[in-house]
Amino acid sequence: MDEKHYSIGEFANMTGLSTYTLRYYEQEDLIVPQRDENNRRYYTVLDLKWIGFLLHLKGTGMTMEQIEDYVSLRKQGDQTIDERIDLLKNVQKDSLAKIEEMQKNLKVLSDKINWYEGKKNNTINDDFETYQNRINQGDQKDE
Amino acid sequence: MDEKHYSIGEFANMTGLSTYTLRYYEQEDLIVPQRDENNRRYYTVLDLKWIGFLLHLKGTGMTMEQIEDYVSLRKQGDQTIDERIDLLKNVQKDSLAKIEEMQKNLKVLSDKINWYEGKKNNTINDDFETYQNRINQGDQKDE
DNA sequence: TTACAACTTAAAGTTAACTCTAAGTCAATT
DNA sequence: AATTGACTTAGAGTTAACTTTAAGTTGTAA
Repeated sequence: MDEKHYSIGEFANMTGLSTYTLRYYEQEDLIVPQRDENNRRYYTVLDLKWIGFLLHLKGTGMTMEQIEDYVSLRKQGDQTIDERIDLLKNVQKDSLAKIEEMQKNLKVLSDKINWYEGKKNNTINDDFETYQNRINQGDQKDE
Repeated sequence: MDEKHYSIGEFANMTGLSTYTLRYYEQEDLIVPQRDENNRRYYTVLDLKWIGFLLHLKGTGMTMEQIEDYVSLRKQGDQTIDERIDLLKNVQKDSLAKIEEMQKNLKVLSDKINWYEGKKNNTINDDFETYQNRINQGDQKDE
């Protein structure tokens, strides 16, 4: 099983990454495809899952460097599991904070849109600041 | 009122931006401070609110270019309100999509952490893929 | 046999959004 | 008198994460 082989070109199409990027990731030790009898790279469905996971990590805001650290820990075996957990928990925390921050920013944006709409149809006369204060009565504001 | 004046250095401290950045934003027409009798920039509390709003826009993922477009529309007066609403709604849509994407990525990350913890204390024997499938039974997966 | 896809190394280019330097001026403060 | 902070223009440097080019090699396919 798992015997299907994909060339770098095919794999690029499957993952949405360019062949350049795939080679670049390999240079950074993030993926290590196997080689055929002509020294050509080939990727398998396992590589596909792995890349999928990497892209999820990237998508949380993890930098290449952090991902490289994580991959390096993985290579060192099970005794690094606690370190990996620590690393991922840190990323989790940062990612959560980032999402919350974005939600705050989005809230201001949405308020602004509503304010514009209200201005247009004359249901709002306040200036934006006043409108915000009125509409967000009782909300906690930290920062 | 609103008579307090802040030098660029003070204003940099208040906003967390550098004086370089402030001058750069000015170059890009994002803020236009006033000048005193010696041609020195000064900023007011209105500028502070404005920068605050800009930073919220930035925080939604809006690029400088989009912000510059928005500011340019503002300068053209009330007849551009519809365009501004369109622009902001687009940003809102993108920002929301981005947040949702990040939440998906964070979910995978959290699953991974839980999987590691479960592996550590022997409450999980599945490999990660199997664990994910088991734990996320009945979830929609689009993409 | 011509084209195509992959292979290599090394290095340069790209993008956004700053960030900093140079080099000289000016006004206020110590 | 010296320091400090701000002013100017123009241009160079920074960072991350690719992206592309060069320049030559090799194997498979039409």
